[in-house]
Amino acid sequence: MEISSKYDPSQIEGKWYQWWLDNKCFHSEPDEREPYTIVIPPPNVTGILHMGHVLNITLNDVLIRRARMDGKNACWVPGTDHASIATESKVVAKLKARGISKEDLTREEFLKYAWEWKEEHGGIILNQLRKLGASCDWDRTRFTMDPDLSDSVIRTFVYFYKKGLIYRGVRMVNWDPVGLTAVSDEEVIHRDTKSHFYHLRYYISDGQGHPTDKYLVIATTRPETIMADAAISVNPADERYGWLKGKKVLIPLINREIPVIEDSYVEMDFGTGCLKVTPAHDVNDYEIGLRHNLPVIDIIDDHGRLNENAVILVGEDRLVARKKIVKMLEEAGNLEKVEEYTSPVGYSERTDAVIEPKLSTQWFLKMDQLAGMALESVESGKVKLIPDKYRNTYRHWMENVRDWCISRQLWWGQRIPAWYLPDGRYVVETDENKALAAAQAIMPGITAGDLVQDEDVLDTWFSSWLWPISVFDPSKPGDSKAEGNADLKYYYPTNDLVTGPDILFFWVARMIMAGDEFMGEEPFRNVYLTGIVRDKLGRKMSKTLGNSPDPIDLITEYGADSVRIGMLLCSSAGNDIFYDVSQVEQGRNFCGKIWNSYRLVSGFNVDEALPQSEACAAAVKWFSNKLAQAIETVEDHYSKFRISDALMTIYKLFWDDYCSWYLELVKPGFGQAIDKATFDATIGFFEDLLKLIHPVMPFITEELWHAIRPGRESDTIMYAPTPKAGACDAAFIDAFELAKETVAGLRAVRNQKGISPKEGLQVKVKGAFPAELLPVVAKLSNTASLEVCEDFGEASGASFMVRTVEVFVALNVNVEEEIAKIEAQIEYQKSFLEGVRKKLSNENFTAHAPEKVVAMERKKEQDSLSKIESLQSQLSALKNK
RNA sequence: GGGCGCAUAGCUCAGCUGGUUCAGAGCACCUGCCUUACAAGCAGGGGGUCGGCGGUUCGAAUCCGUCUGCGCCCACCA
Repeated sequence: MEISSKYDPSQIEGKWYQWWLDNKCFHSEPDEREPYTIVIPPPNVTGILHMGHVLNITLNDVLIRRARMDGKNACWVPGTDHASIATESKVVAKLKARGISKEDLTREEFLKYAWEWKEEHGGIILNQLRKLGASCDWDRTRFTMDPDLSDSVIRTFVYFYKKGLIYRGVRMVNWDPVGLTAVSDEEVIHRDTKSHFYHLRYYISDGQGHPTDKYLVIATTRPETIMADAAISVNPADERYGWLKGKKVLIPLINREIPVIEDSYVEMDFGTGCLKVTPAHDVNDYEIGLRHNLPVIDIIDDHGRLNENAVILVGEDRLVARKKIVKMLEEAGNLEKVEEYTSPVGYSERTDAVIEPKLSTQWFLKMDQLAGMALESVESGKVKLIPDKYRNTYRHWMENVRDWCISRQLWWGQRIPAWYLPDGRYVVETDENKALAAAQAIMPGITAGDLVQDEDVLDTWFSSWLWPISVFDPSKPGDSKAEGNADLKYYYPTNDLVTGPDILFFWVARMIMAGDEFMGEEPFRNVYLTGIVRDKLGRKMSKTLGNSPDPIDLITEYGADSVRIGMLLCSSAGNDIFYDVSQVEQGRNFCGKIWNSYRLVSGFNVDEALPQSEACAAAVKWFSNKLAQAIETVEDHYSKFRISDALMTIYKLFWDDYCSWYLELVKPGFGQAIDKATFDATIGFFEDLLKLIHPVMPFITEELWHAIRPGRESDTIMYAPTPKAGACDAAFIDAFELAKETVAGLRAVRNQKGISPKEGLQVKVKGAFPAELLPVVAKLSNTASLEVCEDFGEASGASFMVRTVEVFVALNVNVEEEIAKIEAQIEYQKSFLEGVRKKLSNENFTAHAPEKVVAMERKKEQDSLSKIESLQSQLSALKNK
């Protein structure tokens, strides 16, 4: 049957994925084998595949497939994350498009829509992972809001509450006035934003609430918050403002009297040295307010509009109010001047709204104790970060961690299990019945109807930090008495985690905390941190820029194998990946190369009676050594998570060594047959190569593994044992390099002298050339006669030097030309020798350099001397003619 | 502003404890080939004072200092 020279993945990839599914190839159950476990970094349930996933998932898949072929019980648990903010905002947007506002819905109605959306879109990304070839154990697919996983989250909350680590506190949070939720510091993006620096006059009060003619000037970027001012602060060391001590000033426009206080926080040389203190709307001001017992006047509502406390401009959006108040201040004569000013402003990562610092009551989890444990886990090396440059960053974060604000003003997520009594006290229990019982204990006679559950839900990470535990046994987290089921005991801790450095703290560190707390053991041994996928210009892939290709389109065009190896060949750990289509093209080319080498091998005619030629025997010997050597290198790279290096080693082994050298050597001439021994070896090598390639290119390798040897219908390369490195004869490999160089030299002679490749050469070799490899050189260079001799004799021809070997090609050559060439070579050798001798005559060198290095120099000297000698005798032979 | 890291070929990166695996790989580029597996290919080839400047050393891409440029994290001077 004719096999097309073009490889067509569309005929192959889907077929094999289905076959693997049908034959339960991905499924794992505890048994006596050693487990190798990975939990997927759960993608957002409503997300769609992007290039970052491709990188991450492929790396995960390479690791799990390798482990599986190594005979481990490999288990890769897939799943999705409910991603409270991201999903909720998508649902809100979708409802809005249908003319429905979230505010018009009850919590239950909204959640019904949200679940519908989840059911509709939740499977998309998982299906996309299958197209990529992800060998997840789909029977174990989990979702962070599965009922039992949600239970474990609630139980965990109660656990930490009862342990005294969860508390309710008033805190300045980052308020997203569009998303109507508090967002964590990490979800705020600071961008330099052009604004203005308004210099405002605050008149000194006469004590009766009337302005005097004296005033001070403050500089602010937020004039709309003056109505919330609680004081003016100056630095106590600032001599300019000594006279202000004990004075009161009047807030412009509303004439409210506020004190002048002194606080060293104020920088004397910034602005005017006077700071308006607005505790309700600025984090630092809040801290100052605490120190000086200042009132907190909150003038901005949840939507970012001024409220009644503002007295003026009530109901205006804060940004609109800013413009209006500037005009009012100007008219009132309080605006001294306006400067252009660029300052960092916080924006919501999710909604891009300007973040409003806002005081609110939130739930917090104390971090110091947990962070201490998690720091120790990494410092001690129990968890290894790859690359380990992230250890510094990790330490810095853990040592400066702040308490974790775990409440979110959303509906999509696990609702906080706190119930309020009518008097404001509250109880924290896992369910309403227990809450009622607890409430009755402190307020007898209370009924279920009197209790009101907290409206907020928990931060998404508060569920995903349990992931490596809860996917196996959701009953474990938060229950110190729970034994843990068989799965948990077998699979926990997992082995490796592959994820992006951007969630090192959000997720990785917190998983370590949860693991330490609930299991007494870290959830994984190695954390491989990938880079961020960027475009060719170094920009982050983003929807708005439109610079992110759809991975599914790429897979359709090039095939998953090409996309996988294309991404991985150039991705070293921790380095960002600059994605370009050419990488995937390289992957496609590699597929083509593999495919065509199969076409060649499958077309061999075997002649059982044919004896193995010397050249073939040498080729087989060489490649088996080369293979052993490469396998060892590959294992070393993998063990250090140098995935791209491992793949490049395999790539070159296949392309350069197997195809360009080995197959060229053993392939029979047109119409001729191959001997049995060489053929068997060739197929065997091919299989080993397929197995090495399989973890990164699962589809084409599965196809060819079946094609190359019939009778494997019920089997899969997925479980074929990884080839192990055998003994490797490095000296032979080195000798073969000599043969390669000789072949290259002979080709060069042909080019130079214009000799057709079909015309046989007469070649003599002088020096330590292994006789075993003469047939190799002869075959590859079409040499009619090749012998090792002591002396080149009288014949004229071209010669060249290959390391320790001199090669002489019998030709009719221009003697003059040849003489000139040899003389030039002698000149070069002489100057080289001079350099070496200069080095050797340096006593400092011979005294300080290691013996090995000195010996090397001496050898250079000797080699050079003998080369010169040989060249000179050649020269005189030529001259005698 | 504080901390961490990076700078090697046009691009992406290797280069471990200073010295023969030290100037490398892949891609891109140039030249010649539609040679019987493969033009998505084959055979050749060019290309880097290892960011600048100092220092240590017999010897520095490698160690130290410094400058310049870049990246990330933390904090956000109103």
